[in-house]
Amino acid sequence: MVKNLTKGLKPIDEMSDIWSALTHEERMYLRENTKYQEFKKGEMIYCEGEMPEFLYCVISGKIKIFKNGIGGRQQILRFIKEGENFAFRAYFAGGTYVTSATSLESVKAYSVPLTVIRQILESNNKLAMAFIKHLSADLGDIDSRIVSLTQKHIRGRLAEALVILIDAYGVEKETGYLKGALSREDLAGFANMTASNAIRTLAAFDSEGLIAIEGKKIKVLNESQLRKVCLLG
Amino acid sequence: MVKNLTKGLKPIDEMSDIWSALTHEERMYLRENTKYQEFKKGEMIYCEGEMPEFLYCVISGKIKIFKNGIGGRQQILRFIKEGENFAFRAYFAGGTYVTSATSLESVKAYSVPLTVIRQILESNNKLAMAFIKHLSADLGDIDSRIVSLTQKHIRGRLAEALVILIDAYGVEKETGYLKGALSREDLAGFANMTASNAIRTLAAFDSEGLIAIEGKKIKVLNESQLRKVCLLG
DNA sequence: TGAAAAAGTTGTTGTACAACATAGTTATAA
DNA sequence: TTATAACTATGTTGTACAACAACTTTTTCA
Repeated sequence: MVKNLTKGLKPIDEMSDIWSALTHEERMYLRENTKYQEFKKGEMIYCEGEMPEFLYCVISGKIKIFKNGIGGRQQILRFIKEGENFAFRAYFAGGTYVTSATSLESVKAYSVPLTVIRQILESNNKLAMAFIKHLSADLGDIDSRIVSLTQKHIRGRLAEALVILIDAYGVEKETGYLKGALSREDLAGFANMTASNAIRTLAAFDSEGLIAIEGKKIKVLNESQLRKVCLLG
Repeated sequence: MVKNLTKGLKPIDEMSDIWSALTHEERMYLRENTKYQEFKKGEMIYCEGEMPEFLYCVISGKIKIFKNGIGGRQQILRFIKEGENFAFRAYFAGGTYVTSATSLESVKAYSVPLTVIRQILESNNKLAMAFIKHLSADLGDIDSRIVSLTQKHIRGRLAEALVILIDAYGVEKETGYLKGALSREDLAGFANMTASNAIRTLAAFDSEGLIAIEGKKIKVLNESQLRKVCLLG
């Protein structure tokens, strides 16, 4: 669904610090080429194997980046949240997408043709440096995650997943509820385990007083202990 | 060991296509700030937790980039070969190294202060675009590997490791020997398994006629079947 | 509002692989 | 040349986790 009614929304160049390097002309050029889009919950934004065409900037809502593995088992690689840009990596690598992206909830986003991004990037060195920084950070993150996903035991993996979600989305101040509420399936897909084991291990964390499970909502009770479990399993 | 005798060696800017974007002045500036270095087999080049200072360019020899995991188990993330640059990611991400690098054999390399690389990068947009491309490709590779390492069975993981080594280093034309000869330990560290299981599974591949084991050397007999095992396990 | 689908929960069973042990074999160096 | 260490090889045992099943609760939407 592509709309042009973007009244009341911040323009794309104010969504993220990464655009702060842009000149006035570049900002206008970026805005002119930006389209507003909405995605329903669970809608596919891009798909493994497709040619990349657009960079997306999330206005609201959460997105999962994942790969479909063996026997339909999904591995979630990272989450994208408000203000973040995504879907551009494959374009710069010169290939098709190796991952897919779907919305975890109703999403509002801007899309910009990657040819436009490339043009601006080629004329604005500071933006290029910012992209280098962003890609470098992502690469370091994923290098670290590989060891966790392959070597940590199930408790350590789930605790790490929860800690990452706490750091990324935070907890509601009053209630202590984790803001990024995922399905057990998605939590399992992120922590490399089956949904059954995610449920079982969450129940264990609950009985140990690390968290409190209230339906889909998770209340963080003992974050420091959770971080210990993350390290020690 | 830092030397200045670089006679008979290509200058750094001719080692890799990435520097083709450089002007004559930039090339000279790069060369002036480049030091020649040698590493013995098994020597540490950089270490997890250190502040990044230098970009390295490999003149000859192979290097492994790895993380020390649980119980001393190493996960090898990628290999660096002749002509490739490495050790710069952490600098651009603005943090310390999250990985370590050691030489797998005797290595000759150039080192350049990362401040110098940054200067050139900030003045040469084409180089910045080339770095973006390089980082984007690495990120795509590692995203794909995550699913293999977490979901494939042991045969599939080992076959994939061998296929990656074939693609990266090739096989000797005459003999069919795999050029990148790793220890069983390193092969296991790359394919996420114990050395015992790497040995066992190599022996199985041997008895199935996919490869021939001759001491440390591996002869590739049936590459297409090896690629099938890589997909199907 | 009520039926169907999706998500969550819990228990059981089977197996892939780590951990460990032991021994043979090949490099390294004194 | 021999001693010591590092690497390679193979068998045994234990266990962490996937796979599956059956059942309950919540959500969706007609």
